[in-house]
Amino acid sequence: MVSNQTKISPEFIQNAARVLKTLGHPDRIKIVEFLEDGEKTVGQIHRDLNMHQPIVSQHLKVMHDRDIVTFRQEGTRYFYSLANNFITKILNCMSEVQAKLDSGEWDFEFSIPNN
Amino acid sequence: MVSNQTKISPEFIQNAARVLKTLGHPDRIKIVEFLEDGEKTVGQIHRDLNMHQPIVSQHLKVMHDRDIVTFRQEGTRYFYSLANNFITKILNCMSEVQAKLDSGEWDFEFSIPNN
DNA sequence: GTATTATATAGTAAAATTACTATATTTCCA
DNA sequence: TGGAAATATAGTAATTTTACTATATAATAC
Repeated sequence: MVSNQTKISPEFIQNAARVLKTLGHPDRIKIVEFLEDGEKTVGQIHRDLNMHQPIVSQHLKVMHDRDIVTFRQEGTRYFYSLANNFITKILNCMSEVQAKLDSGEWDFEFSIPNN
Repeated sequence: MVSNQTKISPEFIQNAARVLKTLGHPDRIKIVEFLEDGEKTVGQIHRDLNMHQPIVSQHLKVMHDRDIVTFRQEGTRYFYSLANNFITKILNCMSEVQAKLDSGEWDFEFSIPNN
């Protein structure tokens, strides 16, 4: 499946690493998942996901730097949304994996490391 | 596409975050990509990818802790391989994204942040 | 047995991330 | 005009990650 595909370029590896690392935080995954539903204000994220407001702003800033989210400003409110298909693609992967785990099609089990 | 799928569980978010964060390092992406070709010894990785041997061992240890790779020992050599379908799935996503970027189907461009 | 090969592990300094508190800025409304 | 609401930003201590050097361990070859 994978072996006969295009060689991944060094630039892509760098960018992919940045995006994957950025996505590698529970809060940010939650935020991104929430944004799949459509654009949201900082306050909506802050209240609905029960996170401190500065934390939300901080995460959004990081994700904006990495081109994961964009925003439009309207008065005092900032409406954030997902920036590109890459992110949706990754999330689709995650959802598919989740579905297969749920259905028992895969018996793979993450372990909690003890160190 | 995504909106009507199963809600991602909190446990999955935690695990996904761990795996994504671990994969979010250029060297580890290279190693994982190399392992797609089949099991490899530490020395092969170290020489073929031109990384310091302790660095390779360190990355492999981290990825083993996260169930991204497994290994079998034969004499003094350790043969590492990818541990599960989750990783291949993520890599497939990355490859697909790469292909679409290469073909121009997507005009998305990562930016290099200046901070 | 001794050197060599292959790999893991220990130790560590520098850098990055995280979570948090406090505060500044902007806009809106009474 | 003055205050409240929404959000960004600054500052910071604790933790984690990273990259590196040195060394330990175990198997093998001579």
